[in-house]
Amino acid sequence: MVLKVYNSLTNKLENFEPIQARKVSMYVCGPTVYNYIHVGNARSVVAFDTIRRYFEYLGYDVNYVSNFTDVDDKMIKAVAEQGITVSELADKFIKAYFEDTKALNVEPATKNPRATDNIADIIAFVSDLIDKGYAYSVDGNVYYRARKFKTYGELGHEDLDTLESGASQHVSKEELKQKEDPIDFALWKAAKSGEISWDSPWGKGRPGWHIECSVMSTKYLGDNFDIHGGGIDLEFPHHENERAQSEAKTGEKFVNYWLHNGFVTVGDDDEKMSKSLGNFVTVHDLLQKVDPEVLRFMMSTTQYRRPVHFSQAGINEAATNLNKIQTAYRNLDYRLQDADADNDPKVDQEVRQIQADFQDAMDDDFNVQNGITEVYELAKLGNVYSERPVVFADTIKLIMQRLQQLTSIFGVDLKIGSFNDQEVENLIEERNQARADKNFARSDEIRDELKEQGIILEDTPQGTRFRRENKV
RNA sequence: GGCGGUAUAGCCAAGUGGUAAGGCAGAGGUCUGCAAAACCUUUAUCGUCGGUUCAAAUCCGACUACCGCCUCCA
Repeated sequence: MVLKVYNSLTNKLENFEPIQARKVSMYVCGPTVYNYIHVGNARSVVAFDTIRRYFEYLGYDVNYVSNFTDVDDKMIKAVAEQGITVSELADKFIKAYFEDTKALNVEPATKNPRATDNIADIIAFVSDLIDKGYAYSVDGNVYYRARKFKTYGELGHEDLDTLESGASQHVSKEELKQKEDPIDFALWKAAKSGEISWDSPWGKGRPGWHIECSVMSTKYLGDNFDIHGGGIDLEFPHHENERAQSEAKTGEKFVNYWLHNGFVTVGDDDEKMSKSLGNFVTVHDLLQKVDPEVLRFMMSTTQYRRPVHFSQAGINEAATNLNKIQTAYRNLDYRLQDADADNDPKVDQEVRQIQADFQDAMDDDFNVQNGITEVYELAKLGNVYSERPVVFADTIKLIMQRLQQLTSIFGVDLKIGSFNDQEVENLIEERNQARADKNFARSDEIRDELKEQGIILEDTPQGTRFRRENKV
């Protein structure tokens, strides 16, 4: 089966055809770094990391670029309140971003460019748009002539005339006076006194929001690249504007496939989690309590276009399901000690079939829900196999290897012996002696004590083993 | 107002024409000293109304509810 992706530009499922064979270039809009990322931000990061990992699973070499918006109105406001510089604020939260996303097992991007490191390129880009007649400067501001870009509105599926009336309610009077047309948007903003600024042909100022992504994506990925991703809220106007800017400048098609992830929602009526609504939970805070693996699993096992409802029940369910897979993996590993050195061709064939089904599911616009179902199938196959009286090592290893391979796409690293604890080992030994002596009061006491610490004991025909419970 | 999305069992959720995948929770069972884990069995007619069809959750029409974008937002 061919990989199909849903292109937001056409609102259709399309066969994925890379610009260069075996290579994927993708740009994903990153956060504005004035706070810790919240669960909604993380969802986007995780969604595209999962997509990237699937491309890599398929054998693609992925060039993955994701930016940091490190100067804008909110940054400036926060800086004024906190009495620090814009770059200090940015540095702090970029560092936090890397900590949080690393915990969520997000692969590092090939490149994480910052807007403020690309000011010269941004100025050159804006100048070029002015030269081409797509932009004009007014009192130190530069605006893009949206209507001049013939397909403006196509990505957001918006009609320009209805847009105009909608937009006019929200644009400040001052800005409206300067603009030739209310739908025009800022490429460069003149600095107010005391604000961070850079010199430009139009006076001191700073880049508008949309321009940085046009500049950095084409700079690092070329004028035309495969995939551009981000939250669905960015489709219009942010991505619309990026597209207008980039195609006006280069005269080439900017992006081949636009992918947009759905929101994280909260509450009974599924409200969007967002900073402006104030209903957000930062990853930084959440990870004090919940295992990062659980959070990662919860987010990456929902298809990227679907909303993720954020709730304790959802976290619990993710923990249970993750545990199911982890347990199957451990069950298999446990039987390796008494396995015969051989394989079972019939089971091996079943494993391959599950993997093929998995791939079919994922090829359908990264349908992770059907994909994870196949992983559960594989886990069950493993569990059933583990209970056979006679097992073969090569088959066990095959199942384990495939479990690991498939779950890694979701950002889960299956491993054995995640921790060593002599004290626990000693208690297990004591408990086994108590059990042998039929002193079940003592043996149960030990088991309860360990459970208090989040350590679960399991007695199996091959002996007693222990695991740590996932925190939720 | 314009545009877009969603609506399937207690919960999460697959499924785009042939009589509803999977997971969680629940019930029963096997295993266990008891557990845990695992395995087996078991639980829906698909928001409402109408239409097309031999046949619809799946196509068409109307409606309802919720969410989102049009302003900063992943």
